[in-house]
Amino acid sequence: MGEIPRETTQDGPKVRLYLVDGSGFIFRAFHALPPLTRKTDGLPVGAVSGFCNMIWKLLVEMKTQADAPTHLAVVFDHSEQTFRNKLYDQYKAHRPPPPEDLVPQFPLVREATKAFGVPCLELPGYEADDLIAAYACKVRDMGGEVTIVSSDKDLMQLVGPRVFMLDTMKNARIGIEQVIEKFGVTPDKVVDVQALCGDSVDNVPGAPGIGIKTASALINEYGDLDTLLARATEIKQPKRRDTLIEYADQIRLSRELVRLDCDTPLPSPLDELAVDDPDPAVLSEFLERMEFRTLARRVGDGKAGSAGQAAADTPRPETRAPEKPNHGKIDVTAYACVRDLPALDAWIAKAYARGIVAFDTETDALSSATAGLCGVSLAVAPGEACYIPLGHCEAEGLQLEAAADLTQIPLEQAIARLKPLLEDPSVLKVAQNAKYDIAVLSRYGIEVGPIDDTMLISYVLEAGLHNHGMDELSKLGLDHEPIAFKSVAGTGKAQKSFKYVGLSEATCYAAEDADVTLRLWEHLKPRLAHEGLATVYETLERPMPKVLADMECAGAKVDAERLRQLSNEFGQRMAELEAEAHRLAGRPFNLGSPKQIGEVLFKEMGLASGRVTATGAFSTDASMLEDLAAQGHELPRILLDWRQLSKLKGTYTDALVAAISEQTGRVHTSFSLASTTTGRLSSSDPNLMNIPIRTEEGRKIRRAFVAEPGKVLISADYSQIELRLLAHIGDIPQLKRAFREGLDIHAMTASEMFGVPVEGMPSETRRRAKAINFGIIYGISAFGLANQLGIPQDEAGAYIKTYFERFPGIRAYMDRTKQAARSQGFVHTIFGRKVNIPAVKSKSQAERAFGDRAAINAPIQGSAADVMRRAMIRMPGALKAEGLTARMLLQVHDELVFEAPEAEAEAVIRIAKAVMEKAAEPAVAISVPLVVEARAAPNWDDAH
DNA sequence: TCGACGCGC
DNA sequence: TGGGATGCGCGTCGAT
Repeated sequence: MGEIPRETTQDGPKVRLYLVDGSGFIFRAFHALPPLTRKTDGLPVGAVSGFCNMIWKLLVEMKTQADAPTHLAVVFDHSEQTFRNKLYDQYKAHRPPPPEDLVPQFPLVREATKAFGVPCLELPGYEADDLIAAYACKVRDMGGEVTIVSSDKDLMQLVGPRVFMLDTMKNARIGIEQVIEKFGVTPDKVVDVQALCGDSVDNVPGAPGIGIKTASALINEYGDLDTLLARATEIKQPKRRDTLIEYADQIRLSRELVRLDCDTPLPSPLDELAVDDPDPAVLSEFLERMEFRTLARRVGDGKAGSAGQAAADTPRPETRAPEKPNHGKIDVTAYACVRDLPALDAWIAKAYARGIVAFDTETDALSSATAGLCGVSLAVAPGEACYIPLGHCEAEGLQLEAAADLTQIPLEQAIARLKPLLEDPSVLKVAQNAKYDIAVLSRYGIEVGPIDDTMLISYVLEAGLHNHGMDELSKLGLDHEPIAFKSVAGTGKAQKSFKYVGLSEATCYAAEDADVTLRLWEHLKPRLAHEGLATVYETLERPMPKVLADMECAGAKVDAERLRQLSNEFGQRMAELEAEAHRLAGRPFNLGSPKQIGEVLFKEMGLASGRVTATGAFSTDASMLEDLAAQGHELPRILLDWRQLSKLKGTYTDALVAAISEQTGRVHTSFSLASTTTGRLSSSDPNLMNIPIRTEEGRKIRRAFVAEPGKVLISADYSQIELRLLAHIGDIPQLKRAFREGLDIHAMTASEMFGVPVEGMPSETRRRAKAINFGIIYGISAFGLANQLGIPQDEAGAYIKTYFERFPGIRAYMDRTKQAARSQGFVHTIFGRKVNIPAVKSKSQAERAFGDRAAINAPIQGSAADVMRRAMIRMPGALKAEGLTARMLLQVHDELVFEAPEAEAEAVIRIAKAVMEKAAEPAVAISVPLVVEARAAPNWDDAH
C-alpha cells in the first residue's frame, strides 16, 4: 500500500516541505478582503475567513500535484520584540500597530491552522522569516525540496537549488530567475543589495540615496558587500563613494537586520510537520463556530482535505463521535510525576506539539484569591497526563518513621518553564472551572490563554439538567468516577491541605483531573457547534472566567471595626429580647429553634395555630409571626425582632469579619458561573449578593462596605431590566411606549388597570400595580398576590384578570412559552442561551406547575443575566481604553460595584452607564431603552 | 444531612 | 375535584 517513493535520500523518502508565511497570509487576507463580522456577535473574522480559504485552496492544490508535499507548516511571528530590536532599536519602529479589527483574529488564525490539521510554528524572539530560513536550510541540506508560500521579498535570499517561493495570490512560482529579475543579483547576494538600499517599511536604514539599481550594479561590480566596502575609495562617483564610506557601519548593521539565520532553533522536529488530514469533527466545529458556511460546505464536499484518490481506500481510523465517547479505561496509576526539569521540558514540548493541553492547579486552600500553589497537572492526550508537584512538604508534627523523598522542581523554575506554554496563543489550554486556575496562576505572574472551560461548555449544553462539577460530568459523560478529593485529603476536621498529600497519591488524583478534563473537552466541545450553541459559549461564557477572577482577586473592603461594633450591639439587644421572651413564655427556650417556638406559642400559650410546614410542624415564619403580632400578642413581635438581629449577626456581621483575608485585608467572594439554571451568577464564601438593604438595621451592614482611602465605591444598576425585557420579549405596546417615554412604569400599569390618572395617584394604588408587575414575571397566582398585598384572594384574582385583559400580549407570551417548554423541555433567552426545564415533563401536577413558572421566568431572568455578562466582559477594556484604574468588585444580578480613585468617579460612571446600556448591541436590538443609574459614595449603601 | 428560615435580585 | 398556590440563589441554625 501507499505510494512508492520515487526518490530517496540516505535518510529515507525525499522530503518536500511547504512553509506558509502565516503572518503574511493574515495581513494579505485582511487588506484584500472587505471587513466581515460574525453575525451573532460582531466579532471581526474577515482575515480569518480569507486565511481559511487560502489554506484550503493550498491544501487542495497540494494534493493534486504530482510531487505532493510530504511536510507542511504555517509559520507565525511570535512577538514584536526580536533579536533585531537589540541590534537596532529603530527596527520596524515606525510600523503602526495592527488594525484594531485584526488583533482578535491573530489567535483565531492559529486555531484555524490547527483545525486544518496543520502545525503552527513560532518562537519567542524570532520572526516567522527566521524560522522559515532555518527549516528551509535544514531540508535543503538533507536533499529535500522546499516551497516557501509567501510573496515577501525578504525571503527571496533563501531561493536557490531546491528552494522556491510560491506567491499564491499571483499564482506565481519564484525561482532564481525571478529573484534576479527583482534584485538584479543572484539570491545569495540579495542580502547585500538589501543592506545597501535599506527598507523604509521595516525601517532598515541602508545607505541614503542608493536604490536597487545602484546597489545591484555595485554588488555585481565588486562581487559582494564586504569587498565593496573595503574598496569603497575606488568608486569613481564622488557622492556614491562618500556615502558608502560615511555609512559603512550602518550598511553592515542593515545587513544583519535583513539576513536570515539558518541556525535559528527549530521549535518542532521535522517529523511533526508531516502532512496529515484534518480531523473533520474539529475542522467543521471551527468553521461552524466562525460561521463560515460556504467553506464548511466546500470542506464537507471535499472530504476534509483528502482531495486525492488515496482517501477512498484509507478510511480515517477514528473520527470524533460526540454521542459515544468510547474512551479507553482510565488508569490512574499510569500517570507521571514530574520532578526534574528535563522531564518537565519533555511534557511541555508534547503540549506544544499537540497544540492543546488540559491542565489543573492544586492549591493549599479554598479561596483562589489567596491560595498557594501545590502543583500543576497536564494532560496532552487521553491517558497521557502528569503531575508536577511544587509545594508538597511533610506535615508538621506528623513526621513519618522514614522521611519520604520530596524532591521537587523549585517553584520559580517550574513557573518560568510553564509560563510560555500557558500563555502561548497557539496552544489551547483546557481547564475545568478555569476561573480558579486563572486566579491562582495570575498571582504567580502567568496570564493563561487561550482557554476553554469544560464546566462552561457543559453549562451551555445542559444547564438545568444537572450540575457541572467535574465528578458529575465525568460520571455522566465518561462513565468514570474520578478519585474524590476527600479520599486523598481526608474529610471534615481531619482534612489536610493538599500539600501534605504524598506525591504518588497526589499524582494519581491531580493528573487524573487533567486527563478527565481533556477527555471531557473532546466529548463536549464538538457538541457546541453541532447544537448551535457555539456563539453562546464564545460570547457569554468563555470570556467570563478572566473577568471574574480579576474581581475576586480585587476583593471588597469592609470596615471590620464597624462590623464588630455592630455585632456587639446586635448581641446585646438579642440578650435583652431573649430574657423578655423567656419571661413571656414562662420558661427558657431556644429562640433559634422553630420547633421550640411552635411548642411555646401554640401548645403552651394556646395561640391559634395557622399553617403547618411541609413536614407537619407548626409554621413560625415571619408572616405567621406578623399575623400573631397584629392580633395583639406580645411574644411574636419579640421573636421577630430577635430573629432579625440573629440573622444579621450570624449571617453577616460575624461571618463577614471572619471572611476577611489575612493576606489582603479584604473579602474575596467566589462567583459561580455555572450554578444557576438561567445564566445568573451566584456568590458564596461569603455570599455578597444578599447583603441587606431593605431594613434600616440591615443597611448598617451595607454601610460597612467601603472604599480605600482616597477612593470611592460606584454602584451602577439597571433600572427595571426584567420588566423592560418582558416588554420586549412579550412585545407589549403599552409597556414599550412607557419605557420609551421614560414614564413611571408601575404608575402607568396602575393607571391602565384601574382607569385612574397617574397625576395624584394614591401610593397604595401604585404599590399594588408594582406587586403585580413583579408577580407576573414570576408566574404568580391570585393566592400569592393576595398574600403579598394583604387583600382577599378574589380581589387579587380580579386584578390579575384585569391585568391580562389590559396587556393581552403578556398572556400570549406566557402561553407560548409554556407551550414551547412543554413540547421541547427547554426555553431560550434572547441571546440564544438554552435553559432546560425538565420539570415541565413531570408526572406530578405540582411539579409541572413549577416548571411552567420557571419557563415563564427563565427567558426574562436569563436574558437580563446575558445582558449583564456582556457588559461585564466589555467593561475592563472600556475602562482601560479611557485610562481609568477603576476595578469591578462585585456583581449583584442587575448591579455592578466598582472601586475607583475619587478623581475618576465621574468618568467611571459615564463609561459604566455607556457600556451597560449598550450591552445587548449589536447582537440584539432591544425595542426599549436599557437605563442604568450610577452613583459614587464612600460606602456601598450611599452609592446604591 | 436535612428542613426551616431569611437575606438579596 | 381540590390542594396548593411567585422566579433564581446561599448561609445559618437546630434537629436528626
